[in-house]
Amino acid sequence: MNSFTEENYIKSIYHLSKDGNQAVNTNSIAEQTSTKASSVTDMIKKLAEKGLINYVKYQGVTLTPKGYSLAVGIIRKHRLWEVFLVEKLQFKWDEVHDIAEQLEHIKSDTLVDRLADFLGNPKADPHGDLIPDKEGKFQSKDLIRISKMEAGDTGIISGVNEHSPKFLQYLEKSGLVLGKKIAVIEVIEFDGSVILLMENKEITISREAAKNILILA
Amino acid sequence: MNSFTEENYIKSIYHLSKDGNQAVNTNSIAEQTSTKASSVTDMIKKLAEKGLINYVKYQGVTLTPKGYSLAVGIIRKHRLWEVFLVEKLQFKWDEVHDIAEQLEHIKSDTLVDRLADFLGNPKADPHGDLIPDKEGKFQSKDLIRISKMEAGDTGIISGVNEHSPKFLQYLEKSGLVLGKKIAVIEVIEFDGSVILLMENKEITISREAAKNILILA
DNA sequence: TAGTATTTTTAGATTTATCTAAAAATTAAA
DNA sequence: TTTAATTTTTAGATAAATCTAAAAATACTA
Ligand SMILES: [Mn+2]
Ligand SMILES: [Mn+2]
Ligand SMILES: [Mn+2]
Ligand SMILES: [Mn+2]
Repeated sequence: MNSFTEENYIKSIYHLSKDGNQAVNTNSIAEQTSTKASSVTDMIKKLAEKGLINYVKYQGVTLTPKGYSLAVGIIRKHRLWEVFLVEKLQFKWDEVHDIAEQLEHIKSDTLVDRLADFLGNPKADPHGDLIPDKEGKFQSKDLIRISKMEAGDTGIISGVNEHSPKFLQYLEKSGLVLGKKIAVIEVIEFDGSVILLMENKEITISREAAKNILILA
Repeated sequence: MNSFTEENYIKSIYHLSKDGNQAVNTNSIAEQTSTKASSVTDMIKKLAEKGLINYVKYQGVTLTPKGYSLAVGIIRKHRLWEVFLVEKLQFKWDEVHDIAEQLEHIKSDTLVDRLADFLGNPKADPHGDLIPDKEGKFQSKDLIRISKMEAGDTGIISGVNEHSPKFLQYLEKSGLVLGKKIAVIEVIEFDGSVILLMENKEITISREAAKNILILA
């Protein structure tokens, strides 16, 4: 049985390794988990001992298959609970993350399966993040940032790259929510801000915002 | 912020004190929490420090108003989650307790309120145990054990006093589930077993079982 | 009421997850 | 290719929750 702490480290390592690919260094784990590098060294020794990560001193860590499937399982639970909170309990998309951080550690395989069924086996959470299936497979989508689009390009808002309540509330207020169709009218050369057309209205967003909104072409 | 451990001690004290009335002694807390008396002494000092219990050395403990409302809040969550699991996720009544033991520690007042609304503000959980409202008030019912009934008495099965999966599965198999109307035909003097009439069928249960089934007259 | 049994508390250790400060290894720069 | 900067690991401490063994207090009994 893994502690919440261990699970949070594994999840951090997963996210930092860009979904399980590259090696992750000690300092970045420390930052992600709000701990110190020395604490991380202690913990990664323990996780390596448990067979969840590959660890060579000074070389950073990678997830083993066992660690990877643990991470994906936690992420599945996190995202399913977020769907539950939004779809069934009327939470807003900017309110669900902290509660899901708690719920993701509830242990019961049956519960996860039943919850997924209850929700209609959703493929994405309220932020457009993909929900892996029971076997840990993601049904990958090809999303691009608005900041990579050019005048004339069109698409549908399908995800975000930044999950802070502040940003999500801003999008909500501006009507830039998942499912909306947008077209890029112009990219301002000076500062990279982008003028969009959405529902026959022009909306200007900063380059920073444009980098964090994901579009399905 | 209270740890899961602290919450479990408070809940144990609540249950052992018969819903918050009498004083609870160290050994019984140790038994309930599967720890040793010495561990309990340490923990109750801490809980007293936090203002959750009244503690005088060698005199046992009682809940303060603050401790009482913490306990009731946890019990509310536990029972609401049990309703959720049975009503929405098709769990059986003998399968939900352990999962609810985890879910009862999730911290979010909004979540509890929304969950209660979502479930239609149920007054009782799948075992007939009362669910306190937001203010911690129980809508008390007057239930009696079948073992206290006499030949000729009738009523509706409305709760259980024993929550082990074994017992719940036995009731399920025998059809002795919540809402069923029963009549006592005879109480066997020899061993206290009880012959019931339910849906025109006779069912004999042991005195032990009769003590653990609760009836609304 | 004195003596015994039971319950509770204290004393001292252990495990987990964390920290600070210092040492060691790696990486970058001169 | 030395030297300096950065990163990582080790050493030693601390706080939380637990334990065993022993001491102290309370309760029971003859
Ligand atoms: Mn989230
Ligand atoms: Mn999300
Ligand atoms: Mn229960
Ligand atoms: Mn119950």
